[in-house]
This record gives sequence, C-alpha cells and structure tokens, in this order.
Amino acid sequence: MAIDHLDGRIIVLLAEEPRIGVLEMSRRLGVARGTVQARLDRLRSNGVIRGFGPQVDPAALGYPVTAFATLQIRQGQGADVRAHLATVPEVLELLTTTGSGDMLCRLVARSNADLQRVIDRVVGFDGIVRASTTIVMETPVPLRVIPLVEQAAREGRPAGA
Amino acid sequence: MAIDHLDGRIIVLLAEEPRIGVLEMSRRLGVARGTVQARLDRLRSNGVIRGFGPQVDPAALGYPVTAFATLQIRQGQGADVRAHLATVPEVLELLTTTGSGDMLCRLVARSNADLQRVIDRVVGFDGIVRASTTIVMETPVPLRVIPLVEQAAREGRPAGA
DNA sequence: GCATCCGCTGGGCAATCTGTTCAGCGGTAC
DNA sequence: GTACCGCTGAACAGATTGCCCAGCGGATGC
Repeated sequence: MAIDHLDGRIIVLLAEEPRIGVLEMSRRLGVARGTVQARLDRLRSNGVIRGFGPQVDPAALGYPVTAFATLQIRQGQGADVRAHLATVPEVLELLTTTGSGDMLCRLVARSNADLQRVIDRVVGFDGIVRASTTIVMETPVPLRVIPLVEQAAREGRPAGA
Repeated sequence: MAIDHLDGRIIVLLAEEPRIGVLEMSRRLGVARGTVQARLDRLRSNGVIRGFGPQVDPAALGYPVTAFATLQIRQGQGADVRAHLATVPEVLELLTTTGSGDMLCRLVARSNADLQRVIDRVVGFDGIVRASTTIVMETPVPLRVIPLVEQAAREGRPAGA
C-alpha cells in the first residue's frame, strides 16, 4: 500500500515509455532485473497498478464533446438508474455523490447536437427526477496520476527498502 | 478516425488482456500478424489509442477519497488558477465548463479529514472566488471506454475493409 | 477495359526479451 | 545468534518482436 522511491520510478518510467520492458527498466534504474520484476508483481497484486489497458481517446473515436450531468434520483430507484446508465455507451463514468445531486455522470457525444440525444437517452428513465448538464470546454489538466505517485513515493520509505 | 470491426476487436482484446502481444492477437482474431500490427500502428498514429501506460489506482496508493470541486474564477485569472492547480498532486483532473461554476476539479485525499487540507491548498489562491465540493461515495460505473469502442466499431464500416 | 494503388496474407530471418530458477550476500527482526 | 527477507548476477530454453519479401484481390482512376 505504501510505495517507495524505486516503485515510484518504475511507475513513472512505465508511464513515459510503456513499451519499455523489464530488462531495459532494470538497466535504467540500475537494479537487477529480478528486482524490477518482483516490484512490478507486488505493485500489481497490491492493486496499485490495475493494468496496462490501451488508453482510448473518445475524441479520436468521433466523440469530441464531453459533459457532466448531475442527476437527482427518486428515492429507492438508485439501483435501477445505475443499471440503466450502465447500458449507455456514452456514459463513461457514473459516481454517487454527497450534496443535492445524487449522481454525477460523465458523458461524451459526437457533437453538441448529439449531446441532446445522449442526454435524452440518459434521463429518459423513470427514476430520474431532474438532471442538469455542464459541457466541458477545455481540459487544462487531463486525467493524471503521476504527480500523486511521485508524492506517494517521496512520503514512503526514504529510498532503499 | 472511424474504426471498423477489426479495430474494435483489437482494442477490446487489448483491454481484456493487455499482455497478449501481437502474435497471439493475430491468432485469436484469425488474421495475419502483419495486419494486426498495421492496424495497431494506424490506431496509435490516429490518436485513437493514446498509449499503454499503467493504470494506477489512487485508492491503493493511499488516497481512497475522491471529490469534485466546482470553482468560480475571478475574471482574467483563469490562466493563473490553472497553473496553480497543475502543481497540486491531488488534483487529478481539471476542466473548464459552461454554467455557473467555471472549473471542475477532480481531487483525491488520504481521508475525509485530509480532504480539508487538499481543498485548502486548492482554493488558497487568489483567483478563486468560491468553491463547492462534493464527495464521491460509490462508483457504479468506473471510467470506461470499451462500450463506446464497440459502438463506434459497429457504426463504422461493416466488417471487412 | 486496363493499369495502379492499397490492404491482407503467409513466409522467413536475426535479435531480443520473457519467465524461471539458482546460489550468494547483506541487513533486520526476534 | 539465527532465521527471514530482499536484492544481486547469472543461466537457460522458449517465445515474440521488428523487419523484409512476393503474391493476391478488390477498389479506384484513367
């Protein structure tokens, strides 16, 4: 659960050059290949590294519009709404939150006009009382984890074991 | 920009078993290795596949609390605020949006108590007028793209070329 | 109609990496 | 003092990669 400096460097290296391979990593980090391999295994079984799936860009797929919808759910309909939203491909993420809205929903669409279609499909469901939508314009900081990894590595054990 | 059925299957396969390799993919898909390789190259240069970086779980790193902050920015201070937020590791994502709030900010923290520290650091900056925060409780649909890829593949050219 | 272009096939090549195992060597904890 | 744990450095066979080639078929353009 806590990662040390070496773990951090492994993750950063992997993020910068995903095709790098264990051997080359061990060379650059100045440790034995077995060490890198063991660290990686540990990071994966710890769940720190979930996987290496391809990072797909919805915009390049033809969905350049991103929006967030805040949904208010009718009491007791939560499970149904989740199941419904899970079937909509344009729903990239669904979160339940504190506050007035009950759920936060990340959407993509082919265009602003198409967004209307997506929203209609999302909210066209019984359990949803109200929805309010904001469109994303820019993304000054795209989803990232590396700075957090670096911080966690600094705060972890100094550097050695 | 438009992907066909084979592209879709490649991406899905890669998402399910990232370590699979081009050769094994070509076997499972029933096409020549060169074809898979060419498709992958194209998908990467198209930007559809951004990369294969490790997917790190903030929770496993010790940051189990996720929150969204809506920020109102003082006129003309946008750039400064962005630069400021980019330096905060706990800021995983920053978006500018339409609507009353000006920016939407995805945060993580070590605990609910720690979230206060993070928020203080985030909003402790001149250009930010007001901030409202919602804490994420559950994640019924974790960030995903595969359903979208499948839909895009269906809508693309039938199956062949 | 005919030539050209493009994508896929199926083969082969050397070079490289992987997964795995081993013994040895500290440093730490008990 | 002893046992445990992590790292090192090396070895091995097996598999994969990157790269090349010629041939084939359909679609495009003239």
